[in-house]
Amino acid sequence: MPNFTDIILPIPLPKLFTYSITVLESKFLKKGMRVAVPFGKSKVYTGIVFSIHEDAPTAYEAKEIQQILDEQPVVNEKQLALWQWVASYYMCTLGDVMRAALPSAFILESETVISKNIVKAIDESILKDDEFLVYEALNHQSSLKIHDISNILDKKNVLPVIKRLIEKEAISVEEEIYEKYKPKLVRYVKLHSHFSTEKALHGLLDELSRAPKQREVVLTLFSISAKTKKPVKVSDLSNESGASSAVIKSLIDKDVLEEYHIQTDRVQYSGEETEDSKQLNNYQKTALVEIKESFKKQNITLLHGVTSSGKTEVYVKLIEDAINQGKQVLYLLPEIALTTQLVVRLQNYFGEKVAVFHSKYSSHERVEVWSHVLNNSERGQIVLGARSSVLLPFNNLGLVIVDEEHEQSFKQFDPAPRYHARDTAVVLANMYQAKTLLGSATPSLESYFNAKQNKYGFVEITQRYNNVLMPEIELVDIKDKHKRKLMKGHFSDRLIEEMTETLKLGHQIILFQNRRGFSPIVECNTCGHSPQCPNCDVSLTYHKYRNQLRCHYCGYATAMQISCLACGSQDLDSKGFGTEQIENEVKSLFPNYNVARMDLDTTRGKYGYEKIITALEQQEIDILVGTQMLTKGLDFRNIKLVGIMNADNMLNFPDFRAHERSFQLMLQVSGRAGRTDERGKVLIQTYNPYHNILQQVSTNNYVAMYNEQMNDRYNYKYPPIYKQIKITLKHKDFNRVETASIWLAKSLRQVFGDFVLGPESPPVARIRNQFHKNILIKIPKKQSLLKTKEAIIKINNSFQSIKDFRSVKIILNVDNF
DNA sequence: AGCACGCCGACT
DNA sequence: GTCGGCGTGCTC
Repeated sequence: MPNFTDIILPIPLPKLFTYSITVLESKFLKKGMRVAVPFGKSKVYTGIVFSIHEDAPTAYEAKEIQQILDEQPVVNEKQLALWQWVASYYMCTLGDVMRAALPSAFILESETVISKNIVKAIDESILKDDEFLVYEALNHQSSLKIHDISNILDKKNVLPVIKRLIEKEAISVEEEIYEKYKPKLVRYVKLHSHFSTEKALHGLLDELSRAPKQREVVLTLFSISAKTKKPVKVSDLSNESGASSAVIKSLIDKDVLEEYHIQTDRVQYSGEETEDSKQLNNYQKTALVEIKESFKKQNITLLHGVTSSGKTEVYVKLIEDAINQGKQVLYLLPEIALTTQLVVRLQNYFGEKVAVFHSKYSSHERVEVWSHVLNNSERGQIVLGARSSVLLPFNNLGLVIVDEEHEQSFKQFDPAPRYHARDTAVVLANMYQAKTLLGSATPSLESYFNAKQNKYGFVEITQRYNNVLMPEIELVDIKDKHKRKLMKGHFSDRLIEEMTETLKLGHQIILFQNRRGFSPIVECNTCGHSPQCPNCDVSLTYHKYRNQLRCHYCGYATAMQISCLACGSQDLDSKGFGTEQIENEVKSLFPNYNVARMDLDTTRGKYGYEKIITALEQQEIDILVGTQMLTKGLDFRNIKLVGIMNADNMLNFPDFRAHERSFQLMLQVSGRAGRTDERGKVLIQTYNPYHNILQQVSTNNYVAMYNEQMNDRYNYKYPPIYKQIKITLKHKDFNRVETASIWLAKSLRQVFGDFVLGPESPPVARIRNQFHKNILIKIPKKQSLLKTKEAIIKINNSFQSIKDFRSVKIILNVDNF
């Protein structure tokens, strides 16, 4: 009986591929192992075994697999089930999920390697110029990659040249796969075994008396190994003895020393478990008891705890419990908060058991965390990670904590799978019968809604830690201040007063402006022209520190114009303001204080963020200006004043969640003020102080906000009352997206009627030279989500069968918020 | 997504 | 006349 295996390949095709395997292979192969398979004419891909069976495909002849890459599965069955859920719920392919889940070092791809044909010498005169260049290069290098050849010839498309060379039998090509993950090896040395007897040793030392350096090294080796009783690293030996690596090498060459390698982890935690977890205060204790009680009845519980109520301490207790039961814990938190103090804090409690996982990690570091989790090893007990850590191969999960549950960075937007980590985590936890705790000071409406519907348990902490008072929030009417000429730049007299006072007392200040750059728009005062991005339909933002105009959508940058491109006038003006401009104004208003800025531009690089945080902690910064990055994880004693420069631009954002998000954002920034005994102060500058959201922020009234917003959601058929799926169409030709989107919307309307909105052009209609159109489908609670998706897929299939539309990219985004 | 095949414009 | 552009179709 012939054997076959269905393979998941990391490509966006909605099907599995069937390969044939030998009987022997079928005995060895297990679901979740990686195999290398030939694909298409010449490619070799890494795939994951999805199933093993004996049903021969009828329509084609299955190819044979090339190689089995693992001895044990790298993905377990539950993981595969989760992949299937993600693919079906978020309407993407298993390949997309595989790409997102596996560390890239696990996904090997073949590369074409070109080498000279040694069998046959060829007449160089039959070669053309470019062919000769390649042939000549192979005289110096034994093999070349496609990439090398395009460098040599200085052009992109080199395949025809290679093809001709193959025809002339000058070269041969091979597909080479290589393992991307190389364990990190550390060099160790020990004394060669034939000096193990005392006599031989004396002989050696005598012999080395004429080589004092080498003798010194050997003696140092003795002293280190006597001291530490551990294997001796080459680097340690060289440091201690002061000998160069050449000296050590000559000893190795002489067979006096023996060198060997041990595989180590790149991700090392050097500290120790130094602290016991903290004693909880009464509020925390009550919350903990309530959470445990709620877990008896429900698998998911929402914890609503005001800012700095000490939610983390409660989490720590729950983690302790889970660990003591020998279970794994997943602690999810938003991307930006990861680098801060939390990691250190957890490591102080749990030491090596904490593994950290996020996007700034290299692929190799990810492999290490992956295998710790897969093998349920000591170091994979607690995973502290961002979005993608829900896709790690847990095998004994007992508890999931989603901190800052309302954060939108849990939802992946750009490449598929467009999954929400919070919701995926709930599904994951369910598979393991594990408990999930969602925590936030400002829960998302959908989670609060679920709690109200008794779908989730609900626990509250209403007091801040140490009974610190919630900050006092004052609204400043800048329309009025402008009228009365009390504004200095973007600063009201009130804000300046409070800042002066705060600085005088030696406290720190945070200023929040949710827009980076200097000013969003540069405008000519003569003709009204403002520079646009050549690839997108947006005005360029002026970034002063580099004197550049930049596009925040595609990254395009150009030097700042001195004169208007349209009319040549030198009278240019800037409209609107960003973090950079605020920073500048602060510097001139308070020249004797240190001002820093925290936004995407200043936190680039692996440690950019940490640098600013540390400086703030060390109180080297008096005033920190920043975007919404400021809202997360900063926990500093000495910040007494928070200024929100302009509340209106977030409130007026064209999105149904703008109000909810503004509320969350403002309360989160406010929470940074006054975290010790003294009460903090928050000033919110706005043109419209009577806006309901601002009133709700200033009274810290979540419930009022919830009730009012839910009312709107109900009336306008928005989540969480209705589900929604957004369809985006993209194409470089405007007319084509236009007709395609109209066709698609019409077909959808035939099934879903008025629940289809659009097609509409988004506020930025063109990004990277692609025109966008959006169609929104609203799905009532009672309508089957599965059937809805099936209908969408069917319509999409007929759409794809229209030749003119096939080049239009379609993006399906489920729960696009 | 790649990659090959095939059909048209702009160069030696 | 060829080179190289990209639209079209297929991948077990």
